Amino acid sequence: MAGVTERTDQKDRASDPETTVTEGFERPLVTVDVVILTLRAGVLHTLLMKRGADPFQGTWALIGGYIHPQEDEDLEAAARRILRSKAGIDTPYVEQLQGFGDARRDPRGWTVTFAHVALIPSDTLSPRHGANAETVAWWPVDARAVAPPLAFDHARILAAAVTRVRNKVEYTSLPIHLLPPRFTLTDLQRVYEQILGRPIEKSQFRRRIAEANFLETVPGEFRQSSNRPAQIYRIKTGLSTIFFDRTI
Amino acid sequence: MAGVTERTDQKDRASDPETTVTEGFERPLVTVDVVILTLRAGVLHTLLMKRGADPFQGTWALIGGYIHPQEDEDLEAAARRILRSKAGIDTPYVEQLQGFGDARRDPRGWTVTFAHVALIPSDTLSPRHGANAETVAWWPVDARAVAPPLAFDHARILAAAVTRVRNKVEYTSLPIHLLPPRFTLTDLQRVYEQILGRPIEKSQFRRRIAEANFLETVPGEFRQSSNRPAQIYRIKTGLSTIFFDRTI
DNA sequence: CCAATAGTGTCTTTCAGACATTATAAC
DNA sequence: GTTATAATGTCTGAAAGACACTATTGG
Repeated sequence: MAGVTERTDQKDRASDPETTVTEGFERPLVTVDVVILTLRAGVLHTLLMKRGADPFQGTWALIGGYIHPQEDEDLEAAARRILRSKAGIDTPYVEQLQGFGDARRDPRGWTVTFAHVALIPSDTLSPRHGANAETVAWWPVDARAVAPPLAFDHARILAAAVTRVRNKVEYTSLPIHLLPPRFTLTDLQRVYEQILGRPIEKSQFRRRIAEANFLETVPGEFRQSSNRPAQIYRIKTGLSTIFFDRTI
Repeated sequence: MAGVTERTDQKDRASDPETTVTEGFERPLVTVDVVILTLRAGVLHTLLMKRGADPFQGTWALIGGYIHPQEDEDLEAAARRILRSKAGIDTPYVEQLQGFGDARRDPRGWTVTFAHVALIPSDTLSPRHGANAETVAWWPVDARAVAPPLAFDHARILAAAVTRVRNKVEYTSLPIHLLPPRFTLTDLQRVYEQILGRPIEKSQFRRRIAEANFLETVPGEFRQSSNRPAQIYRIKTGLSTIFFDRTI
């Protein structure tokens, strides 16, 4: 609740005196974390940052930070600012994943985080970052696990993010955010197949995409190679992620 | 992120000095809100509480409260404790809805809340509550809107909760949490129809429920009336909400 | 018998899945 | 011509939707 009544507040404190002082935390510490996902060479990767101080110094962790009340419009804006300042990533697709909060995830006490998922196009260059270039790196995400051990409960958050994306790809147009603005239908099918981990029959895939009606051809534009050129498509203006009637 | 590095923390504050002090909030205030939903006489209802102090004194609001770090295991436990202490509701189905946080939802400044949804059986009596009985009441939720104006951004949170439940009912067994432990298939079908707002064909409905395989008969138990008795069902032990392959 | 609701069976249409065929480029 | 991929067409079996029919109680 945004602002409990003063009366209720006092009642809470009166009936639960042990909560007035909690080793360093009268109220939980709030952070915003972002699981950044992209496809690199057909494999899902996530961007991690090596921690420079305790706890978990030297351990890889998700990109995250604090809310800046004067600067951030809302939670999503905070996530976008953190992405920009700590990973040099601008204007990706961002959605809120889930809140995580308990007494054990941070050794220093009760903390809460608003976990987000960001998807960036697969052809995006390695993100620019300021002084700490060698502390940020892409890591492959194979079969819901990531190579290095992660700080805090970040392995759990990452797993939740990958599960969310895998599930959502089954019945939405989410993968368009992993592609550049212009792409072929075969490009799009590859992305679906790579994330779902199974082949999709071509004519069926195209039927679904046509029914969903969220793409349009770029007239006269084709991708050239040593075979029949492929029509270039783009997302219809004004449309975001589309939910299908059925699974893909 | 659960605990940013000390170094990064200092860097944040150094590079953004205006965030060190914010009218009363160095860090955002954290609360937990719960949208309690049930069916009463076939209509979705939500439990609201009248605020006793400013801001929004006298305005209806969702049930909510603060996290008690010494008492609460995690966010869901905090939501359950708040349900118990403020609405007298025990052991309902609770799931996290979404985080809400921005500078405008509370006139006093930047706040964040972890909104939850709780479903309670339709035959549950009016919840017991301590001294403030007349400040808690059930309100019908018709067509995604609730009768009274709500405090803060609670109308938005309530709308998100109802949308979530309506969507999820399409492809899950969520409505079982709105029924007592033992019920007939017709009871269950009525709940689906009431939440979805459309009739479902009986034999199709029963096919889906049978395929989903999450119910079992209570042998020998039937509901008696002046027609053919109806078999009583219960949820198979160990099963929670089931996801269907297709929509209901 | 009738009324009312529980529960099952059948038919038709629709659509997913599999596969075949045609199209268009480079060489 | 061959090779490679794009794009579309066709067939079949399974399942969804509509509807009819049977079952079992009370009165």
